[in-house]
Amino acid sequence: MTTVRTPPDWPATEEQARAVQDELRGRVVLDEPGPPPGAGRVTGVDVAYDDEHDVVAAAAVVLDAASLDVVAEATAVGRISFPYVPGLLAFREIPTVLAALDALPCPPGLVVCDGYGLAHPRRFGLASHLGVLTGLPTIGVAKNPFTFTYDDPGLARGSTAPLLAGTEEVGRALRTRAGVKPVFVSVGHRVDLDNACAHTLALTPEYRLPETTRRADALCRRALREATP
DNA sequence: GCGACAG
DNA sequence: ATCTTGTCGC
Repeated sequence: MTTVRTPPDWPATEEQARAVQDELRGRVVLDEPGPPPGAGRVTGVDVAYDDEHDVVAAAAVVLDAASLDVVAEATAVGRISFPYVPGLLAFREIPTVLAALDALPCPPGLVVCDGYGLAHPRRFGLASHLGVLTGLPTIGVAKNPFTFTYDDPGLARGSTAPLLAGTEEVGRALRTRAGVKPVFVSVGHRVDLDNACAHTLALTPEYRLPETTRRADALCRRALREATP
């Protein structure tokens, strides 16, 4: 486990944070298909908080994309670097997530984030931000539709419906388990939407949420427990 | 102006 | 995100 400090140039206000998003947004790559599902490695990242002690813990868990076996994992702990503000989640999570990714003993391959990428008020959510900062292919898989709208997809696993910001498709509601609430998939960096959905399906053989985020969620909670007095 | 709002 | 017991089901 590694410890992190908030970077000295980290935005201190919401206005500064939005300006950073507006500047970095132009560096997102949307015209690559991304790695094929079921091959290579897939990494889940997630974060847990203890606002009481101002502590944040992040985890990165690398899975073999074919077997979904854990290949490597790393954690990082730090101070909370930004309050939770809808639309600015990345500034709360990224420093610690970057530290966890850096601590991995192997390349992460595709990174699956717990939240959104393109589906964001300024089209630059957590997954997009992490992708631009690392250069890695990233996608976002969220549990809630945020401010977006969608029609319920068919009940069968694999059914999808557009996730809409007005008439613009910013992601997809994807049914990963028959009859269970869908997850909300959006593109981060260097992956297209069809492929992002295909990866999400490959990562959900049994549960609604991807194995990557399930593993990372369990690990960051454990890291937080062990780091908190 | 008011409410809603990824995690 | 987090606060939180038991409970129903495989």
